[in-house]
Amino acid sequence: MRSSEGGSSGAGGGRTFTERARRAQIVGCAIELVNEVGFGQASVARIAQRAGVAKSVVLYHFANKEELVRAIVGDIFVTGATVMLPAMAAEETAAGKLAAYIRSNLAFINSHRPESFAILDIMTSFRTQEGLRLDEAASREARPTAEMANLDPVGIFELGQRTGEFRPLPAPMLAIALRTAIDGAVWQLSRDPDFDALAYGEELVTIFDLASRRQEP
Amino acid sequence: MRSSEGGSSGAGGGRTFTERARRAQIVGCAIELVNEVGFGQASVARIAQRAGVAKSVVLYHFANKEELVRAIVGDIFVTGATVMLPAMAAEETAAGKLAAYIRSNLAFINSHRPESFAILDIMTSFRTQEGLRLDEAASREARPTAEMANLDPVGIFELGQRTGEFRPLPAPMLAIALRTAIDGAVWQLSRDPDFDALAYGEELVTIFDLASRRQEP
DNA sequence: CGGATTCTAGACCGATCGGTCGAGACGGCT
DNA sequence: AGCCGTCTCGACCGATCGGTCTAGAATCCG
Repeated sequence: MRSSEGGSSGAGGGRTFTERARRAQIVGCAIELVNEVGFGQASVARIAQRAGVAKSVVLYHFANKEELVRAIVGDIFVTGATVMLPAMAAEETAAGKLAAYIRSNLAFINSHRPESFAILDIMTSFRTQEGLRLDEAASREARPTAEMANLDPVGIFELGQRTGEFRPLPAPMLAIALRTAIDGAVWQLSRDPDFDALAYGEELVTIFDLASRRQEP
Repeated sequence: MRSSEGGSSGAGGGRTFTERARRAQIVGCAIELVNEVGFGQASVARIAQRAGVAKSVVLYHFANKEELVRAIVGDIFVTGATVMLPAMAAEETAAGKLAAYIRSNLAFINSHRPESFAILDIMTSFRTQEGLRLDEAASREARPTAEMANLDPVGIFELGQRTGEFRPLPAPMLAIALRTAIDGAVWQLSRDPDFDALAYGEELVTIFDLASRRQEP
């Protein structure tokens, strides 16, 4: 049985030092491997092989592959939120937050390509035991993950509505269009590594500024 | 060996009557099955079972699973192009073609959900023998498929540039943003069947009109 | 030091996958 | 009738998957 607190270092989510180190190592190796050979080829055996441990070690630290996948996704989301949330908080206006959201997200994608490709591959390839994609499963779970809710741009559009900065618009639909347009950068990068993601981000800033700002009379 | 021309009915792509009927039946069953249980569960065996034939029959008419998948995708794309291309051709202006492109695509998605979900599932789950998604593989093939090129919205933005209807803009990036934003409707529908895809289409028309039209001075 | 716990290795399991093969049913043609 | 190409069936193959189990090494802690 895994105890709720090891002994070596106190803080750290109720896990042994070895446990945390191994989990981080395995998650890191899994991200690299998914990025290199695709999720479909990233079996538990190969992940273990890359980490230099036996397959059973992976399944000792993660109950099953789904838990490992969720750990990978959570890890990357937290990293992204660490960059994006402060950038948004530094802006006062809704338009400013919107631009910061887009720019910081594209900057993260551009500078964290292995993680971005891994997320894309997992979101596309992985299915839960019920046969759902992770985004489908998340939308069916009662309590949405904190970082996912914080990274939903719908709040920005609602804010712009309340302040009168933006034209009357259906915030949820704008949020979907923006989210998928940003994700499109990852798709495009996977097809063309020379794609200029930052320039694309600037163009998205222009597009959604023009599309949301209240017209000057 | 499959002869290059059967004997029964002349026209029809150099295939026997039985051959064409079986292929159409198998493709249809595969679309239904992928829509219902996901591509990951749609093995050749289950596709054959649904069609009421032996697995080897499927692999007799299609060299391997990849060829079957390409037949499915091609079939759906042709159906979509049949709706969208005339709608676009009926418009004179670039703005008109852009709106027609968006509306006809969303209308197709809304009225052909099994096909849309099947495409989404295949684009996300399927990998070629080289480990590439179909869109990656297509972007690496020298000669792009005819229907895919015709359905690329980049030409619309280039047209609007030439006629001066649109502001100066990077057409390829607008095309990526539009394409992924439209595809976002399928993702959203897979999460929420009650999502109003047609209203989303109208909002996309507004967004991309505002984002592309030259400002009146 | 010594017992309990945590961690790891490697063999093993049943299931399923895409794909092959040989035998035979079917149907048009002469 | 009898031939021959088209088509179908079901058994079979090797590989790989996620996951389990047992036995032993490493580590912690009193």
